[in-house]
Amino acid sequence: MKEITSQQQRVLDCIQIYINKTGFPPTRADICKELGFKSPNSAETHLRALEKKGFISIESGASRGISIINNDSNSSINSDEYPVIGLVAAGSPTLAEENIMNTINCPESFFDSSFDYFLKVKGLSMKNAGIMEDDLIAVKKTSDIKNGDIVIARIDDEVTVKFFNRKSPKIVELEPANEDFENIVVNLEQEELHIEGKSVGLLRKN
Amino acid sequence: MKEITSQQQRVLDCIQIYINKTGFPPTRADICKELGFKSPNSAETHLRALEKKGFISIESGASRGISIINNDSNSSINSDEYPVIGLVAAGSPTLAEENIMNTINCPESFFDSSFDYFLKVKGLSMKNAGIMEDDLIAVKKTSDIKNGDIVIARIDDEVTVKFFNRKSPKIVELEPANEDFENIVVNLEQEELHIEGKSVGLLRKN
DNA sequence: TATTATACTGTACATATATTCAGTACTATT
DNA sequence: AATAGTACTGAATATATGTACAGTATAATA
Repeated sequence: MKEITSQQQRVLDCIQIYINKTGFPPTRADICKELGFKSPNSAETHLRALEKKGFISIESGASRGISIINNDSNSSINSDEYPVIGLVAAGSPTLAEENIMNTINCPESFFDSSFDYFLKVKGLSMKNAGIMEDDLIAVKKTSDIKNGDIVIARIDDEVTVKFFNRKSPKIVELEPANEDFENIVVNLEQEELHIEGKSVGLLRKN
Repeated sequence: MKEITSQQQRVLDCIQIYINKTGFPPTRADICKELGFKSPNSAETHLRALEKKGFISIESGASRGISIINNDSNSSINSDEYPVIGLVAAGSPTLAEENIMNTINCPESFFDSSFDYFLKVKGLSMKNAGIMEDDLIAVKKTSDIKNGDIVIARIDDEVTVKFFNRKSPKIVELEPANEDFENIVVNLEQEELHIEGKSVGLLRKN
């Protein structure tokens, strides 16, 4: 990353402040207004310079398509910030950034076991187990599953939360806790069952 | 804040995911593309509903002028030790030292509202509300109770967790969420009803 | 029964916005 | 002396975008 000039720094700061204030990036005209430029091209050229130097990215053609590129090396794993992932019907609950809805600050030893992320529950298939819509399940990524554990399972691209029950070496039943839902019987020879992890706790905000 | 519909929740999630992915909010057309709508007005009406209900704000005339209103109280991440109090059949959930089973370290702004202690639930009288035995209810000591709130109520020395429902100025019904239990009707002229507080969240370790 | 809220499609249009082009001026580098 | 980068003004324009209007349909409510 090349060196930034003082004017470019002012523009970069202006973008960050604008986002903090409004929630969305500024237009060229907004930047001009904030910094006193009289031509949108002043902002444009600074933006292009910042893009070239790697400080921001610009989505071509999109209005307000500026995003600041975070170069915090990897300050990630802030030990206490846990991502919240939405359980979408046809998507896998990976830690891909686009699936992270927000994060929750939480002590590492909050539940009886360590965990990796919160999963936001959709639907009521586990309501008799006290798991309601929009509850946050603390998920530990593990393959150490016992019968009766509440697991986050993926079949093809469908993700569900169910009780785990191995019937035989080749047969696994995923049991809901709701009389309105059917057991899911998985023949491991015919279908691929991926266990994302298991529930080690639950959090509800209301 | 009024209740959100499932479609409105989808739109809200879509906005959050889009922002996480791109760094800036979506246009109406972007939302349509993500959720499969065919008219920008579909997104528009949902956005207006979300704005009306206080989930987002929309900057008039500005492109991508959507920002999600963060209702996570304050971002002050001050941790604190919260006591866990056992709900015993014939005991009052006071903060008296002998009732404190242990404490839990937890950010102050962990739930949507501040709270005072955790109450360990006994019995299954609220199981249809997703409150199971040994769950920990985050209790806020307050007298600001609305119908439908889950309250911690004391009649004489009996303490229970129930839905609060004021039927008339003198009659309060405490409703369980379990068909095996009966409503408790309290005539305030004859019995003394003490509201210890209300539930603002739930924590389960398993 | 009328009204309101939700949940859409489809079209249209004013304007918000990105982006290019034409200049001017200064500075540092080759 | 030529080139490239920075730092601007000013005008022009294609298009990206918000937003209004006209419909249809369903469910809940008064």
